[in-house]
Amino acid sequence: MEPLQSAFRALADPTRRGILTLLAQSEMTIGEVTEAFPMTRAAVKKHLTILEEGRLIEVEPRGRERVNRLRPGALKPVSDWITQLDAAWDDRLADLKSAIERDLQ
Amino acid sequence: MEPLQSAFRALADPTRRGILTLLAQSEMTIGEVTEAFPMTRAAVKKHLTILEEGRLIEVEPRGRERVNRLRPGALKPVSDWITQLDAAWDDRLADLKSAIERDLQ
DNA sequence: CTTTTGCGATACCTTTTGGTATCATGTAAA
DNA sequence: TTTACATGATACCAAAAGGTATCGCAAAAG
Repeated sequence: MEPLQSAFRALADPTRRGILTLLAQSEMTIGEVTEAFPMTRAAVKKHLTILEEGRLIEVEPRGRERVNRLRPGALKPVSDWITQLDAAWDDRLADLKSAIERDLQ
Repeated sequence: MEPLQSAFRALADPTRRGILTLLAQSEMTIGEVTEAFPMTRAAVKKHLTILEEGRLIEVEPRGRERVNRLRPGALKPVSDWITQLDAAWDDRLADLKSAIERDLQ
């Protein structure tokens, strides 16, 4: 999937945002993440897969465990998109403003 | 729905992000928005409703038309959430760094 | 070696999502 | 007033999402 889309998709679910908040405190195994949510390990695993597809986290196999970790700079594309939209919006407001000033003369 | 959730949900669909990009250029009626996408007016209207629920746009009835417009500051809660996550992540990295430096002594 | 434990994968179910088609309604225009 | 037209609303459909239960496997512990 398109990178930006998979990132936005990953962020759309409250459980997944909760997982990201958790992982911001400390890297964790799937089992540890599961303890923080009222659902089965299989469900949490699915969320982690979607977060991985969105390149928001990375997973490091460690023996029979798998450690999940926030990816540095993972949210950059998302915040860039937002910034760009804001900028376009501001530009338009500025255009409106100058057009009005021109009309007033 | 929770405001942050409805905003993230609204952003999760590529068509809706496309609509936001469109509206950043100019406010538009539903019919005008529809011309830009390969789907029916009813489908576009649903997307606009979800964008409105996410408080990302506002709608002003004008005669028999309805003008859709980007809401100023609409994306603030979203970018704030991202900023906060980034900050928590940076803090943790800083903690790790100082812990390592302490261990080396 | 045997047992436990942490995980992956799959089948299955229900709800939500994204779309269409269709009809009703209010406003503008002739 | 009659006719057009932009929109609202609803019923309906297929696919995706979010969840459970269950099986199998490999690594760690005994």
